[in-house]
Amino acid sequence: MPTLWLVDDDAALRDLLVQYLREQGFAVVAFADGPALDRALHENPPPDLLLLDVMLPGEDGLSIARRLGGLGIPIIMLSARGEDIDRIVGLEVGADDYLPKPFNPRELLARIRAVLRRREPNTVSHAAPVAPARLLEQGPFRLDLDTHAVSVAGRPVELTEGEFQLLRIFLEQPRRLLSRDALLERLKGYERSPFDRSIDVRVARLRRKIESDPAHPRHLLTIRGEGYVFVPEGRETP
Amino acid sequence: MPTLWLVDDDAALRDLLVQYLREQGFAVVAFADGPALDRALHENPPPDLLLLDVMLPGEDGLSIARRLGGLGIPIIMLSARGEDIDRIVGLEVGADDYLPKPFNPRELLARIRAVLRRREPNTVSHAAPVAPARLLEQGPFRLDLDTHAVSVAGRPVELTEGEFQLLRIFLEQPRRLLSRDALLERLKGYERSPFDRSIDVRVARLRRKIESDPAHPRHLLTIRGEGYVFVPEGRETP
DNA sequence: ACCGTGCGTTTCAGAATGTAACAGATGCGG
DNA sequence: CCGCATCTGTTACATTCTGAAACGCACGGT
Repeated sequence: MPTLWLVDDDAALRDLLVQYLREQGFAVVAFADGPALDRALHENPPPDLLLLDVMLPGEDGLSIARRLGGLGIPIIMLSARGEDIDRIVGLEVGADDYLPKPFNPRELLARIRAVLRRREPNTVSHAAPVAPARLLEQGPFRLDLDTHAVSVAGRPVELTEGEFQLLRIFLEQPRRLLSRDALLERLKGYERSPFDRSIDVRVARLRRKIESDPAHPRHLLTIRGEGYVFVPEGRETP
Repeated sequence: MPTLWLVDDDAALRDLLVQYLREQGFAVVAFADGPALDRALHENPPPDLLLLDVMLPGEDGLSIARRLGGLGIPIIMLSARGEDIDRIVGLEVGADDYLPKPFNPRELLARIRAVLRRREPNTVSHAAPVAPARLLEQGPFRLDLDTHAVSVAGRPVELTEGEFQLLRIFLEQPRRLLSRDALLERLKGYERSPFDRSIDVRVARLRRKIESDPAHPRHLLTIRGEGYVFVPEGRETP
């Protein structure tokens, strides 16, 4: 049963929504303003979804949404002002959806379900008590995506965070040529400057830890003028 | 049998109400002023509901209500001044209802029952929100959310309140990467300043108590540049 | 064989993190 | 009301990680 929290200063609407959403099978808790929400957040696990009114006494909903961005809680903004400008600001702030008042409770319900469904795959929440470790395996390489622990052919290998990220990218796309630009794009999310050699250094450092003979790599290969390829099985020794 | 406490300096009204409410099946205790109430609170479990006169000698009822806000006691304010302004102030102060004097005892009774009913099952106001689980367990970690007692693998561990809060957040979202901002948001409810290291220090202190080898944590892991992850099962070679 | 470019490697400084020391805040007992 | 102990955030310093720069080898083309 997903948990929803509702923040709205209109007591009548609050009661109405709480009742309706409970009938629809959600665990609903309502708050009148930001401070009440903060207290709840301080003492409880975060909800699966937050319904947040824009117009609130004191701190407004947009500010709250911005503040809560890092928590990874899906947010649906509610607002009496249905103008597009609000729409945009609301979504920029990290909200997952936006619903102008007045709205039909059914539409709200539909959007709630949509957002929850969209978030489902990643959400760990307080759902599965025995969540299986997320593992990434290729050949003798095994990465635990939760703990960032790594082993090669059963032997544990100590990688730094940067090396782990790089190896992860290679394991996700084995046998695929990856240009330096592509790698940097995935690592940093922006384009590299012309003389950026940081990838080369990272590759070298990674090789030192996962290749038995770093001078003659069998898995993490250089393609001159192109980039790097990762071969899980290792290149056959001629 | 719900317990009601009444604070009013008018002895005649006090006796009248006490008698009437006892006949209606409540356990009623009356006090003349704030200090008397404080003494009682100091030595007894809080009542199920507090009836609080606004006009009191010494500290007035609004101030008391504000002071008691954190205790989560439902409050009904009583006042001789029936103006709206009082109404609002009274409710902002955290009171659940308001009754202008003079009032019919039956109306008071009705409001008492309404407040108790509203508070009972699933609170919709700004008080204690989610019905909390008594025990939070993940792997070998056990937190008693009532007593704040902690044990790891059956062994009791002494944690300070701050350490407990931090561990609780991690247990609520195991295997989830939590940024420093997210942690601070949950802990303090506001955004952190750029050079705030308090989270790091807390983590270090917590590690010292729950990790067998704090220098090489197996459960509370650092993800450089990202934040921290808690892994109940411990870090193993994948 | 010569030369320019690409790449591996080392070095070094800045950033991120762990941790100890310190100090203000708080609560308690006397 | 006054010490005393505890807790908690701040600060400073040590350690580790990371990218920039420098250097030199290797490759490929002439």
